[in-house]
Amino acid sequence: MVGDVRIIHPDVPAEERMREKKYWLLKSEPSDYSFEELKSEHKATAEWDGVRNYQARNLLRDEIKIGDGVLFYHSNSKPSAVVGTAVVVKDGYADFTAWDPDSKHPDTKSTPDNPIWFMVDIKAELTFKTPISLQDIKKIPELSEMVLVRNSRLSVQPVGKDEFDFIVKMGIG
DNA sequence: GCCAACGTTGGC
DNA sequence: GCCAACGTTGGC
Repeated sequence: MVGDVRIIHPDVPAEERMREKKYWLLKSEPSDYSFEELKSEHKATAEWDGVRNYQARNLLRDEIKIGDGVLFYHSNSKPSAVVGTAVVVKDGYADFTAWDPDSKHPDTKSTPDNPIWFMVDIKAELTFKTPISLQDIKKIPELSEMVLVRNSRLSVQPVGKDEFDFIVKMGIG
């Protein structure tokens, strides 16, 4: 990664390569899947499967691209907080857990030929020395416009570059 | 455990 | 297409 230009892969068309890096916040309840679990995966990489919300699905399918930055947020936690960062390592593709009846979030309306739900792959990067709690975020004027504060339910949400940088600086400092 | 906010479903 | 009923999320 060089500055704000995402990873350049030879298979990626030129115009795509020049796309500006974007930033996202992904939520997970740590009792369900924690940042520690992500870090313990092979290559610290995992499929971000199980999202069953259309707004979040649209972001996963259409907007979130390789090289984008991710804030990893623990929801329903004590305290709920951003605990680290990750990077997107695979663009949106069909969430095949949907048509597995034994998966956590089966949806028989979704099929391999006509998938409804999508996922990306992410790889853990920085572990925060200081988790940045929702309480902290709410106190900081620069972060008052975050979707996390305004519409707290969306599990995949856009984050501004300034917001991302601000939180990372606090988290690793 | 409560409940507000939001999303989804389905009758009409 | 409206909207009531129901389900889910997630802070507190």
